[in-house]
Amino acid sequence: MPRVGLNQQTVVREAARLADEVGYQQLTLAALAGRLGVALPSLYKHVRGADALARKLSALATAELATELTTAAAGRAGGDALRAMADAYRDYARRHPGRYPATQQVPDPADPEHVVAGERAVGAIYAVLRGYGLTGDDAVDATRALRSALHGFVSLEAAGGFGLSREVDRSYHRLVAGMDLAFQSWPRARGTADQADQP
Amino acid sequence: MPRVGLNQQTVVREAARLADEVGYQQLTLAALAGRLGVALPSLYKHVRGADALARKLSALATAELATELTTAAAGRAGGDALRAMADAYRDYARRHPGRYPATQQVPDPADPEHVVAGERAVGAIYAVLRGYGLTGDDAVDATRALRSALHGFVSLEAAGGFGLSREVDRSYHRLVAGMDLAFQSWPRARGTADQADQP
DNA sequence: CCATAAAGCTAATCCCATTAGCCGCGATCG
DNA sequence: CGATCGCGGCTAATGGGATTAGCTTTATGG
Repeated sequence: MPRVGLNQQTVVREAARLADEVGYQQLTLAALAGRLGVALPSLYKHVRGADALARKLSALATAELATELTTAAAGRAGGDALRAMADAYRDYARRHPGRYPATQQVPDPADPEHVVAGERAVGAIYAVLRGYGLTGDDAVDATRALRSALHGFVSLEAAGGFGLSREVDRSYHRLVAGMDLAFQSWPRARGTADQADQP
Repeated sequence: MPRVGLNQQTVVREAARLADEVGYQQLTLAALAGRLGVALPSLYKHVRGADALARKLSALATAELATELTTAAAGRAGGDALRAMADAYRDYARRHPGRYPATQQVPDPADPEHVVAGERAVGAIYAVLRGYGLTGDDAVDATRALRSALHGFVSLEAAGGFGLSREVDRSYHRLVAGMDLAFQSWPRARGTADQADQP
């Protein structure tokens, strides 16, 4: 039969597009194969299975998100950087409702690209917080706090947890303003975070 | 054959126990039926299907969480109430790793108990924030912010997103302290939230 | 004691994931 | 130019879960 000419790249990229259209939970090898004009088992020539595809998708989405966060923060500092990054974060989640959930999967240690993408994403947040004078354990805690706030808001919003109100933008900006304030007065406690600690 | 004597209550309760043991994603009608000593299709006499079971489980878990939040906040105010409630929230999520994800499903409008449970949970948070002098739109925004922070942290923790570090407690307490500070200085902006607005 | 509703069952169907094994296209090498 | 061989596609088969249909049996209440 005519060769379609797939490779892992094209398969994973199409998976990302499909996930954004039908939702992360509805991303299925069967649907993906149909989309690519190929029989389901043919996908196994490019990905090891559904789990592996999910991990590859996670690596892709995490890399994209990391890039957007880094770009948003570039050339800014303090509250400016925080707001720009927060907007970029929510923006990505809304533009890519299927990819975003994939970014929450913990990076696969066996996939260097995945690991690097995760480090870049966390690193982007970490860098912004250095702008508040936070380092070491303080920065680790602050990074976790910021990730929590942004991820929590964005995932509640995606789940429809905020009802139909149109005032969600305002709520988000106030949350970010609250985090900004918190980071300004973040308790300066201890010195060095263990290098092994994942923020 | 000997009747087992199931009803919707027992089925949903066993589903909750099973979810906590094997994880929300691994909760399956097949596994549940096995656990109850019954053939899979027999479950359809008590629940309409997998989706309906998930909604009933959500109602159960949301009600439990609402009760624990309310209890934690009882007799406290301001930062005390906030810290107690935050601890109760995380505690619930850690004691019930399978039920907790169910609480994030938006309440089924057709199930009054589910709706009430959701209102109680949000109401508990809302009440604590009134202790900061927040009302109307301000309280709506603050409620969304607090839910985001708590849910975000707890779900990242459950996903293993914080690595293996043992210092997660400290990070959580600092996040809560940051929210406390933010609520103390929360911008007092507008008056009344639309009654229809879901925080 | 019987009628009936409810609670179980088996069987059948459908969808998805996975594995095994076949086949032809096409790039490469002699 | 033609033979080869690896790779990318295929079909078929298996197994697990959800759902529906329809049968049987148990309790229970009149």
